[in-house]
Formats: sequence, structure tokens, C-alpha cells
Amino acid sequence: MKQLLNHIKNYSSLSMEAQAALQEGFEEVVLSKNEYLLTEGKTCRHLYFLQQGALRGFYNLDGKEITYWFGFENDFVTSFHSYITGEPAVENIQLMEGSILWAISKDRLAGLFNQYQEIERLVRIIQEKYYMQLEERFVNAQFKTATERYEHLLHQTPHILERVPLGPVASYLGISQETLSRIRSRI
Amino acid sequence: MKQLLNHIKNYSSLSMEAQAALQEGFEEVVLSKNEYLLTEGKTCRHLYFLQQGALRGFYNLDGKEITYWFGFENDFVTSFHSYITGEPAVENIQLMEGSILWAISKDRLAGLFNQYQEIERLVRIIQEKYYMQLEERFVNAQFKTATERYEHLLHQTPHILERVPLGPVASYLGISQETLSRIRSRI
DNA sequence: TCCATTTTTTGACGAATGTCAAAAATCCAT
DNA sequence: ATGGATTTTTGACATTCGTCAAAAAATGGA
Repeated sequence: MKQLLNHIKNYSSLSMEAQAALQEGFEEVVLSKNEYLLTEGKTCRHLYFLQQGALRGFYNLDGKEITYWFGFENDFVTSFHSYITGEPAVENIQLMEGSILWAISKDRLAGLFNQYQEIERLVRIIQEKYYMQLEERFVNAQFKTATERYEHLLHQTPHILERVPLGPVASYLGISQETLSRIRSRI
Repeated sequence: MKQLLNHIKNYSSLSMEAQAALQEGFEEVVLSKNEYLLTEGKTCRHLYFLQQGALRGFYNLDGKEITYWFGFENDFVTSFHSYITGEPAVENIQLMEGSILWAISKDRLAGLFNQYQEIERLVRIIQEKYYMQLEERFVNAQFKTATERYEHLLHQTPHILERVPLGPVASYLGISQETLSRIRSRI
């Protein structure tokens, strides 16, 4: 929990009262490898902070698991679409390592927004950061070659390659595992 | 301006005072076809609301113009990365039709956030909507075939095909103009 | 350590898409 | 309405990438 309070200082500073309220709002969740934080069809009503561990978001397409996102230490995690709209999630979130998370429900967070404008501001600013990250992934997906995307991963987020099997990494990059293997062998 | 106030009711409702403050904050901008709202290298310090007209965001890559976004009536427009970070934009925003926009500076909007939490909330909610839109585009870009992306465009945003030349549409879909032409001919 | 399981690599081939060039169609200002 | 400019389509070919199958390598539990 200290880690969460410390991490959000990267985005904006909170009063002691707001920090205390946040601390009240979050609850610890401990899960082991391969467990699910969310399965498709369920509505995601919580926002999570990943303190320790690793997980992936994936959905099923034509019988294959398509991994589109990884989460590691200090990432916020949710099924964004389901969380915002209240509709059932189309994707799964599965732990890749035993993990410690902190969870807050959407309702509870809305209550904190009403009590503390600074918390609503914090979340707005965090969202902006995640928007920019997604924007970069979109540009890479649409306008860069597979090799360029792999090299980008190699330089920007090498820890992914160290902690994740090649299959999920390949679909994260939007290519087949065989192609990723071949790209890797010739770089 | 009425149109802006009316449009934001889709996201959340504002008090009369907040509406009046917004009205104070925005200034009208009228531009004609082919003019630029933003050119690469300049920092984008404004958020725009497009009341009437059409525009595109594009950047230059290997001597080609890569269009990655279109804006039409009731869209909010900015160079998000530049607006948030204060860094120079890497992209251009060009009018595709004569247009009427409303502009507010980032500083002025920040002032409104401090005066009216409901305005900060409105912007947070609008951002959430845009995040979900980007998420969908990302999934399409990375995991769908060119033909699927074209069919999605055909069903979800057919107005793009009616108001935009094929070249920019092709790069919006992440394919060459020739491929788009061929997909079109066989559907 | 050894074996079974999982992960990664390699090979052969086909499908999808890009590139370059030119023809055809369309658009627009005079 | 007409001619020049722009946009779209078509053709030929090269390249990238996916798929299926099998081999090789790495991993993890007994």
C-alpha cells in the first residue's frame, strides 16, 4: 500500500487526508500464478493496482488466445471497457506470476471523487498517461513492421521478454510465434 | 457554441454557472479547406471542439503522409501527446473542409478545473470515451485483417468514405491505397 | 538425474499485402 | 462544355508473414 501511495506521487501530490482516504478504499488481493483476476462474460467492477507480480489480458479468437496487454509492478489494471460501461468483459485477465494487488471498487472510487477533487484529478492524469501509451501502441501496430515492433519492445520494455513466454509476446506484437522466432534469430 | 454545450450533455450535465464559464473560455476559430490547425514541431496548447467541417491528423514518414485520424462534427481535437506533455507535436492537423471550431487553451481549462470540479469530471469522462475508441482501433489494427478493417469502417463510420479521398482512408486503415481499391472492388 | 511436458526453432509452402508503373475515371476551374 | 489536374483502378511482380508439421531445446517435477 505504501508502494501505491508512493507510485502515484509520479502523477500528482495528494494531501494527507486524501492519502488516508485512498488507503481506506483499497483492499489487498493476493493471487497465485495462472489464477484469473477476470474472466470473459463477467463485468469488471474494480480498478486494481499491481504491487508485485505479472499478468496478461487476453481474449479468445478462433480458438486461439490473443494476448493484447501485460501488466507488471506499478501498473493499474482493469478491463477498461467493462469497468467504464458496466458491460460484460470480452477478455480475461490471468496472473502470469504469483502477485499482490490492491483493489478498489468503481462505486467506492466515485465516492472518493466526490469527497476529494484531488483524487479525481489524480485519476484523470493517470488516464492521460495510459492514453498516450495506448496511442504509441496503436501507431506501432498500424504503421510499423513486425521487426520494428520487436526492436521497439527490445529497447523500451525488455523485461517483457525476460518474464513472458514467446507465444504471448508474439500476439502482443501482433505476429505469429514462428515469425517472432525468426525475427529474433536474425537480429 | 450552443452545439458544444448541447454535445457535452451526452457525457455529463453541467450547472448553469459551469456552462457559462465554459462559454467564456472557448473562442471561435474559422478555417478554410487545406489550412492547418497544427504543424509538426509546434506545441499544441489548445483543445478544440469541431462544430462544423472535417479534418485529419497525419505525420510524415519516409516522404509519405500517414493519416491516422479523422475529425468530424462534434469531435474534440488536439495533438494529445503534445497538449499533455508540452512537447512539440510530431504530427500535423489539416482541415479537409472549411470548418468552424471552438478553442480553449490548456491554461484556461486548468483554471476552470480549479473553479468547477464538474468541468474536470466532464473532461475525465470525455477522455474515457476517447480511450475506449482508441482501444477499439488498436485491436482492429493489430488483430484484424485489412478486409475486416474495411468492413468495420463501412458499417461503423461510412461517412468517412463519403467525405475523404481514398488515399488518407487507406493509411487510416493501415493499408496501401492500391490494396484498399482492390478490397473495395471485390466486396 | 531423468523423463514428460512445454517452449522454441526450423522447413516448406501459400496467402495477403506492398511497390512501381501506367491506364482509366473523376473532378474542377475556366 | 472542355482540358488539365487529381483521384482511383489495374497489372505485374516482390516481399512479408501465416500456417502446418516436425524437430530441437528448455523446463520442471518425481
